[in-house]
Amino acid sequence: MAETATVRKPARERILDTAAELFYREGIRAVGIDTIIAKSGVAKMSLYRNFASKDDLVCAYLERNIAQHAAWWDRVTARHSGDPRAQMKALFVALGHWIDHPKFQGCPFTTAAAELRDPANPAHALALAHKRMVRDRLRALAAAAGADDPDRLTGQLQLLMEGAYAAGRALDLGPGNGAVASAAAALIDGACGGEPSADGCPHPNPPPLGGGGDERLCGRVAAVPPPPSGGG
Amino acid sequence: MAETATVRKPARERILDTAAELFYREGIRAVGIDTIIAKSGVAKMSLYRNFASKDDLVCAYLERNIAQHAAWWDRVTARHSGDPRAQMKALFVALGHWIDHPKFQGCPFTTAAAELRDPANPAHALALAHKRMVRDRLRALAAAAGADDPDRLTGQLQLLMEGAYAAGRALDLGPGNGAVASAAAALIDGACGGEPSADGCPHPNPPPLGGGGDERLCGRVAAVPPPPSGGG
DNA sequence: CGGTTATGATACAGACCTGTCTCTTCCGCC
DNA sequence: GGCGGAAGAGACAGGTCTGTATCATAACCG
Repeated sequence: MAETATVRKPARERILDTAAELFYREGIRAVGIDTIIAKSGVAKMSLYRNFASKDDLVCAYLERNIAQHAAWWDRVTARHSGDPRAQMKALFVALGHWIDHPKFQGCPFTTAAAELRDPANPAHALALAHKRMVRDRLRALAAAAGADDPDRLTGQLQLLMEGAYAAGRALDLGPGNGAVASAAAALIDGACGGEPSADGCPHPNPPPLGGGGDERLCGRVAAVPPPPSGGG
Repeated sequence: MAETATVRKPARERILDTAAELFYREGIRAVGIDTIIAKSGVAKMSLYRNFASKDDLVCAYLERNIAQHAAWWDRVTARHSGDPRAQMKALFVALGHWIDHPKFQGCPFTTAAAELRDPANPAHALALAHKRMVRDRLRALAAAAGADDPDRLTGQLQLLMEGAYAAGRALDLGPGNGAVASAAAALIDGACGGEPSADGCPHPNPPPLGGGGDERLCGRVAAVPPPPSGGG
């Protein structure tokens, strides 16, 4: 009755795919184990044989998203290597596109930390660690771009980034992406002095994306940063 | 056996005070009815005689916060009446102070919308309506300040505002408030042209604040925007 | 073909949470 | 002093959730 058309993925992968999509779309606390096993067509014991607990599954979900986010970051910055200022701008242009994506539901890490509020929760710790990593990478770019006060620019940009995540989900700021990219550009150019550099969206050769996502955006790369649903 | 020292507040108030503090500090879904009645020293039936359901209590909590937020906004802008540019800046200076407050736990509305994700939930609708109201008030200021593109500045500033809420809780951006106020000032001055106006923290006469909060900040007003815990 | 391993199906225990019911107690007020 | 309404205390029902146990079944491999 199921779809065993091609090759059936191992249970662990199916579980993680389903959990990722549901956790992201509907929230971690709102999605129960029973829903995950029903949607992934897996027995409950298969889940508990692969993951020690729901917390463990949540951590696996976040860890996979961390890897995907890092890959996205590298992909976006790779096309401006040697130009940290353009790299920063490109990140925010891509971020602006991502928050306009119909499936966008906020930052999975921010959401996870908000839902699993206990600081002792390993998922909470994971989310915070990821935010710190992003911050460090941003600061490295800010310093390399010659900002007057790299720490301040870093703080401002991360504020903007978190705001984009939060606002993109809850609010409906009309020209959303415009606001993100333009605000970032203004702050970056203001802090780095000199005339504005490239705007970060110069449409170079479009690298292909693994899974099948709707690729609109700049026409180049699927700007889905940490594609939090299993899709791809 | 309890503390009937002065005058015992009516049950409804005690419930709402306790619920507000717990909901804000620990999260709405994480705090059960039993915890609220235990901490407020109230019988369960007293709660359900005053509030139809937990959802109803959550709505009351949010509605009270909306009123407190509006009062805070008026208080901050009142001291720069006639100067919308300074009013905007003052709001972000105060916001920067608020997110540095030790009890700060993020925006109660953003948190509520994230925890109660069902769009049909009345609390979710309340939170979104509040965000729209804030946006309208911001846009009015942006237009009055003569911004090139008021809509764009509004979007940028609300992004920054949401970012401050999100980042202030999850991240620990070192000079947090500095980042908020300085980013806002940069965007506002950039959009409104001309030389920067007052920086929004000119220490006029400090209006008294109702409840007893720790008043540090600029030395003037308790910048606690929507004091979400019952305290204020 | 036989056996090992991974997986499916399902029932169940224990915890927690919301909301209701009943009974008692206390306080104000006439 | 007595009465009535509001509030405290606690049991209880019904639901949901996580995690465990049991048994049947399908794939895989020598």
